[in-house]
Amino acid sequence: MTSLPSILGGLDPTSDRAVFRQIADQLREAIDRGRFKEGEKLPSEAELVEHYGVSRMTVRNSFSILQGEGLVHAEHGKGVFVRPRPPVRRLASDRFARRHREQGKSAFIVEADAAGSHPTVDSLEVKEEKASQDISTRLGSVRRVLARRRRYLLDGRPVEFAASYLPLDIARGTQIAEPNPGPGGIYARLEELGHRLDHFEEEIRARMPSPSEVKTLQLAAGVPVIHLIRTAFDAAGRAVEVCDTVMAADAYVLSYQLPAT
Amino acid sequence: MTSLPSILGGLDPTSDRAVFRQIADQLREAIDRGRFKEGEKLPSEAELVEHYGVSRMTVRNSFSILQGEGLVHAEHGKGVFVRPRPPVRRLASDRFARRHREQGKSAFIVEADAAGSHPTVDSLEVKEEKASQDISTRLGSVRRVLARRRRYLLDGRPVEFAASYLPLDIARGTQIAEPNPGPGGIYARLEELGHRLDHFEEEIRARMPSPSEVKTLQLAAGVPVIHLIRTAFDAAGRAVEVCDTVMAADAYVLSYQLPAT
DNA sequence: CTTGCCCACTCGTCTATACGAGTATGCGTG
DNA sequence: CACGCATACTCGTATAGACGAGTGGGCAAG
Repeated sequence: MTSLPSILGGLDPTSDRAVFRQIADQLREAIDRGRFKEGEKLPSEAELVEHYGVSRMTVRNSFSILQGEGLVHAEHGKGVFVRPRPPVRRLASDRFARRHREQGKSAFIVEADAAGSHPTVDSLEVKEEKASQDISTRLGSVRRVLARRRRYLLDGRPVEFAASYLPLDIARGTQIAEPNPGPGGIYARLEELGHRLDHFEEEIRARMPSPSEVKTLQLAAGVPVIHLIRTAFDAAGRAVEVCDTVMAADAYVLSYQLPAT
Repeated sequence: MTSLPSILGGLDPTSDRAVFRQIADQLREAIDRGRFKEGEKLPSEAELVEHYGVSRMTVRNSFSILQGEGLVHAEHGKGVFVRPRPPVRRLASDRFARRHREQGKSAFIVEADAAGSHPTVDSLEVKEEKASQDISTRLGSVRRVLARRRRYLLDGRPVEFAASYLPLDIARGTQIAEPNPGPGGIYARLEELGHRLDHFEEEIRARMPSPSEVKTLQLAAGVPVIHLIRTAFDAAGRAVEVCDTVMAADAYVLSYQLPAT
């Protein structure tokens, strides 16, 4: 094993940079340079206390900086580890193309199978409810909606939580109101019901998760979420669905193709 | 002034939730309910120490949670404040349409003026350099590129840092290599040079900022960045430009329109 | 050999204290 | 009245110590 001093250097007492920041800097640089690899354990708090000659709180302070940056994560009783970058899921802008609606399985399942990971969907909830102000506005002043909520997992890890909202006059009593909407998903059903889809609008934000999002997505410290709100419009120009999606940002890359008209 | 106990309640010693988390929860809830409004000062550390009967470090710990969530920010010598949500800039998917290239001013300037904010561009740098591995791949194995870097500010606040990379055989010696690329920007120049633009590809990620990004974008704690990589393709199918953009996530909403082909 | 316990090591939580540095306010001096 | 300084209040940094709780390995008993 390589000794600590050979990796981590010492402190600069003349610097006006706070000690805990200097320590965080050195650890960050060591990680960036690959001296500590993904999933590898960093020196324990006690070892760093020893190495730098500082108090334990100062070391913990350094770790908390790196946690906030999403670089490391602590495991109680085990140690602090370099956070591995999980495999990312790419969402292409043609993911709602009709040709992808042929198969019986949902886009999420098909795509994950192809990538060799094990996909799951849980927390299914389908019910009628009062529309929030925002959803109501997007759907054109509807009062109540059909809400479909579900959580997506890859290899057991939750990566996305999505809620779809549809006007009752469209969805009530149809297969869309069933837990399993059938092959091609609700978009296929909407088209069968005469709502030929014309285009989608997507709004994308990024922010830190709320405590409840941390819980349902089992997010590590320092992982933001991507908040995507998609509205589907039919050929008549009517908004027929709003899908509100919160994704673990470290699990996704969104990809769009834009014409240069 | 409303007294603290009427806003903040007490601790539950029987709960297994850590004290500093309970305090953070109460503060978060008070903020969510609007008991503390945007920009308003929270009770000082000393006041909370008094109110809860805990040590100062415990209170600071609570504040650090809320900071990580991007809910509050501390100002040395002043206090801890509810972080105001800055006005957001919406980026529509038609922002590169030819019709927007008519005017002399850049898209950023025009749009910000229209929104009533004061736009600035600084840190201009235009130079030839070695292409990074990633840029080289995206541009089709070029070794050296023309790099154009600039930082965008709204009302003095930095919101975006962008770097454009172009193959030398296209850009060298043209107005694209000048600090001011002229009306319509480099896309207008590219088309004049015979590279009629066909489409763009955009890749979007969200993550916590690196320390250098915190510096150049003057990011508050708990603010992620949106990392957007756009590649422009001409009618011949060649990648003629890659633009690497890092945006303060709290200042942007991206918006895309997708056909439902 | 297997089981179970103990112990060493890890991070988590919390207290108490000290000093430094930035900010604002009011008061006294000129 | 204007200026400057003292002062009180704010958060920032750091120390030293205590106890709790999760993990894993070694050792002893069965």
